Amino acid sequence: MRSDAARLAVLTATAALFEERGYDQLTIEGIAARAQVGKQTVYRWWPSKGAIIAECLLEGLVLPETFTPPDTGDLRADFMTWVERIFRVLEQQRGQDLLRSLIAAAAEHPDVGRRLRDALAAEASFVRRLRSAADADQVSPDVPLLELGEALAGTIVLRALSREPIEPATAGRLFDAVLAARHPLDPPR
Amino acid sequence: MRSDAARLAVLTATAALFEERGYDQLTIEGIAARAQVGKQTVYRWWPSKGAIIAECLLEGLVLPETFTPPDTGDLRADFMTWVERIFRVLEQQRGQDLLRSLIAAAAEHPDVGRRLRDALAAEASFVRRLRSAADADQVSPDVPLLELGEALAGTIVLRALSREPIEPATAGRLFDAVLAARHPLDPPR
Amino acid sequence: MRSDAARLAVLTATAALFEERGYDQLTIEGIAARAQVGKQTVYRWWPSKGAIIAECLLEGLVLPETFTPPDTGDLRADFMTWVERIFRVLEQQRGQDLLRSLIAAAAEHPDVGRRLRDALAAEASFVRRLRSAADADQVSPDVPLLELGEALAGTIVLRALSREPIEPATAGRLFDAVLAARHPLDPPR
Amino acid sequence: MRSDAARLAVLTATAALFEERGYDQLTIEGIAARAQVGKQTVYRWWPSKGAIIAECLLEGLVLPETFTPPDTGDLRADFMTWVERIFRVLEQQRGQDLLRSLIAAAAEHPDVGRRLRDALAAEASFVRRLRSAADADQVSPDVPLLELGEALAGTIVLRALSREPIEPATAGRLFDAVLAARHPLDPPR
DNA sequence: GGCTAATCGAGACGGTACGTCCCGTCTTTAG
DNA sequence: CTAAAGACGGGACGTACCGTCTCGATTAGCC
Repeated sequence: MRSDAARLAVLTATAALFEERGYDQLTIEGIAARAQVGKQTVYRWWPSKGAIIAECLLEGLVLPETFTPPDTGDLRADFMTWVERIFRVLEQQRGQDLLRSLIAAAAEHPDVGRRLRDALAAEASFVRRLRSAADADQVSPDVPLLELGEALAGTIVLRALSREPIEPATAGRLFDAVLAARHPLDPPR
Repeated sequence: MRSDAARLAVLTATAALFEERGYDQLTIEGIAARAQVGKQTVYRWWPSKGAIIAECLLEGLVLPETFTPPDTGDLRADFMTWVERIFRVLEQQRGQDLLRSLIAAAAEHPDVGRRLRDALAAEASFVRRLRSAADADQVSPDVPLLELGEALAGTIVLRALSREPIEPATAGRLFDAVLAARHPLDPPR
Repeated sequence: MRSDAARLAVLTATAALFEERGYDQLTIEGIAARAQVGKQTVYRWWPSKGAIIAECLLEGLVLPETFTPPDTGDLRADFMTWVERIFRVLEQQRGQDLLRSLIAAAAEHPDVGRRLRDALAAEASFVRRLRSAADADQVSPDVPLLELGEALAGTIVLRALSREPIEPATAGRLFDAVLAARHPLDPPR
Repeated sequence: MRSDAARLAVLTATAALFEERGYDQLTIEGIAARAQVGKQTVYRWWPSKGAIIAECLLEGLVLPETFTPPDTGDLRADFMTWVERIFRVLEQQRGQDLLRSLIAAAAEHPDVGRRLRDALAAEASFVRRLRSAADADQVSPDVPLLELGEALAGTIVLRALSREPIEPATAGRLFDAVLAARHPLDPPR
């Protein structure tokens, strides 16, 4: 029977080391040492360090909660706020490194990839906000919400990979290009 | 064997191994052995395996040329052709692995990241086609071409990371959402 | 499964594994698995694998009975027969390995050492034959039987350790050197 | 090209650890650490810890030199001196442990076995003394010197394994049984 | 055209981490 | 309520590469 103490120790140790040193400095040996756990205990339950990170993501031990957008009723403003929040994280070296580390983990571990997409481009993210806008008839119903969300998240990922900073203006331009025509900008009335 | 021969041997060996085994199975020791080159010779010229891959990308030894879109005059058709070509590569395990390997390389090596963005989302890609469309007044001039290109490329990257296949319909929906309103749909005839 | 059954299961499993793989491939984990017994059950009754082997020896589960010499009345012939029997075992890889395994076990476990000496150089072995010869006045009474037995057994052990085969001629020479002068049996002349 | 510094560091570290902790506490990892050498360097040149010990023996880094007997002309006295010297070593726990460690090493590594036999029962030992006696016609020429040497050494080995102390009297009795009749020198009558 | 310095291949070096096997102890569960 | 099953923290195994460091053996280009 599995020991919950060991499981938690491994996950928190992993989250800590991941934040401190990044994905490719992460070491199963290091995790076991930090968690005061035998290496075999790690290998018994996880096939790879990617799998551990995936579980950390699932438990919310890695990604900050800031990534969920507000909902003030003004879709564009909410979008800008959301983008700005993300930027505030990505402006710091630490934030970029964390995202890139996640991307690296995702590249070699399917589960991490799925969770990353969930976190950035699915229900947990701006897509939810978009959907609520659609429900409130602020956005034309034929807008492919999920695809748009992915496009926005994809932009962020690509920028993180190329180390190209995104300016707020860029974000605004993108939003307008993508949505301006599709939602009655200033609520009609 | 003189320097330039060695350089080429290293690059082709790297490209071959990269395609065969992927980025994280790539080792400098393996590259040197395959290239029949001393390890020191590799270290003399490249600081890391990421740098070698970046140079391979630059020399076109890694990414297929298929990624450049056609230009038939019909923007939407060209887009669909481009997407379809990319999909045909990504449908195969090998293609997905290659892209993910590139992403992993990009995550830990800035140069690779830049080149990847160049290849997918800049002049070498659909963005060029978009620009030519803009030049021909097929697209309204205030459309932020680069951002759109990144959004499209970002979608592809995110899908590769999450192992979520993209269906052509998805691509069409996205294109329409992003551009339909912005270019006089089917050219006025 | 109740205690005595477990005890026997452990001992027979140990003897089998010992014969199959030798002393240093022997593991408590392997014994427990083979015996279908919990590891704890093994540790409850024996402090080490050496102790288990010692008990196997005691139960006669390990050493073949061939090691007891015949008694035909002709001391030298009996000796040669005994030596030859031992050789026939030691000629095979398996036999040498078994003896060396026993020696290894003896080196790290006193009990095994004692039993090994008992089996090779004490009452259970040629010493008994020597003693019967002494009783029958075939050997001068001041011959130190035990010491001679040890010398003979020691030779065998040393040969097993050095992987130097013993030829029958060698054995005969040794016997003559050690005993010829001391027992009148050999036709006087 | 092999580094002699590394080789020596490994051998002296091994000899030290062997003497301190015995054969089965000896660890390749420990040797490498003590020698300040990479583990791979050890594995590159030696297949097992037994092989390292064998080489230590060859270099005289392990066995004390005391094991060579004197040559005063009096064979029996020299023998007793030799035996006594060995006993003085074997009386101490350390000495017995060392011998048993050597035996354990010999049991699993042929080279060690050969060297052990060389050291105890061949030219390096009392056999040489015996041979010089034979050369000086102090011992009848048909005495099988090597076999006798092995018998004596074998006794010592067996006693070490069984933890049975050897008293000097035992040694004398053995010597007399084996050689008294065969060398005319002493008993001039 | 001969000398010398740089560069080459080869690969050993001190290390770090890998993933596996057992150790001896501790905990759970099924009979 | 006992014993099998097996998870636990730990230590060592033997392997793969890391990045640095000699090695001789070619060159190459400057005298």
